[in-house]
Amino acid sequence: MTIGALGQATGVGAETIRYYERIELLPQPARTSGGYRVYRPEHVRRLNFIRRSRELGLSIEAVRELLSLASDRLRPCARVDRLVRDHIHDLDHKIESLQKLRGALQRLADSCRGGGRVSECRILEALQEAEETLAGPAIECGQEDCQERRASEKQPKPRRERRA
Amino acid sequence: MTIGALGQATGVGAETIRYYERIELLPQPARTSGGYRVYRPEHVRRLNFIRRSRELGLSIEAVRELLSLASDRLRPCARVDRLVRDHIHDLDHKIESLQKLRGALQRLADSCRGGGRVSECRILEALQEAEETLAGPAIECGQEDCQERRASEKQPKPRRERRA
DNA sequence: CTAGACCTTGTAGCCACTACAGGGTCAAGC
DNA sequence: GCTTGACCCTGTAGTGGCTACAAGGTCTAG
Ligand SMILES: [Zn+2]
Ligand SMILES: [Zn+2]
Ligand SMILES: [Zn+2]
Ligand SMILES: [Zn+2]
Repeated sequence: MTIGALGQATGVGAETIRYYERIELLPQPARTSGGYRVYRPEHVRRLNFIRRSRELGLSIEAVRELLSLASDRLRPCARVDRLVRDHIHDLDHKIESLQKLRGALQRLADSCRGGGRVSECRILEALQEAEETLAGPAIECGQEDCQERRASEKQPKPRRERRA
Repeated sequence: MTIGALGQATGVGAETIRYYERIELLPQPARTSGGYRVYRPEHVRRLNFIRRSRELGLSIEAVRELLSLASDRLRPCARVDRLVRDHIHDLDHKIESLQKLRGALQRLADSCRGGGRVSECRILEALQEAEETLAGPAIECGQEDCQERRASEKQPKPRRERRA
């Protein structure tokens, strides 16, 4: 099957597939004599796995690790769970901060009815002169390992070469 | 005041300030004979405005438009309100979709207790074999102008030259 | 044998920064 | 005057996860 057919089969665009190959998330397929990529059912399975994981918001690096874990069937699955639960925890942080932003924006929007002139607009006034931070302070997390985890993510990653 | 002092006064890093200048969000300041940027109180005000807007999650383009609107004090402020309300609406979409993801991930995580082997892990099974989309279908919005607004955002923007 | 659908590589763009490298400037202290 | 060292300058490249070309090559149905 060609790259277009693989795209049809998985709902992933051809350019994205080539991108996944470039970052070594998909293995290099065989080629025709003319240079066309030739995919097999195992590629369909792997790419579907990737697509579903990405739809759940997992990062490429998380997907990479899941794929690597999945290949060793005897390993305990604790790390798999950890990846998923960490991602849920990240989502909780993100949702909470978006809700805080939403609250701040709603208060701002409610302060103006939109009927006046710019010179009387309370939204602009607040943006120009607010003393306190409009969006509130950063949220701190009670969860034990949240800080260390987020810190370890900040570590400089070893860069992979572009095309070996 | 130098760029470092402006950064101190506003809580914005020097590199970000130079970036804002490059994209013409901050006007070019005067320079010393040696080439150092020299800022004035109006720069502090403008940069604080930008920082507060960005903390609320407004895009650079939205901030640019707010700044331009704010400069014309007699104009009606309806457009200001519109920008803020549109942003709230975008946040609602984003929050809703993150909550859907969270639900899907939680169901996934609950299906595995983390004690078994990879070969029995229901998380990996689901990612490998799910028929239905794990994250559910895209949300459609009841709001009247949501589609057109999102469509008009997709329009190709006229690109600004790099350094006039 | 030709049309045209598909494929190839490579590069650049998106957002909003952030992180250098390699140099220049400025103020204080001696 | 000279040195030190904190600050500043420009320019480029990287982040994530694609997406959109351009310029050309390949494959297949008619
Ligand atoms: Zn208003
Ligand atoms: Zn946390
Ligand atoms: Zn498991
Ligand atoms: Zn909507």
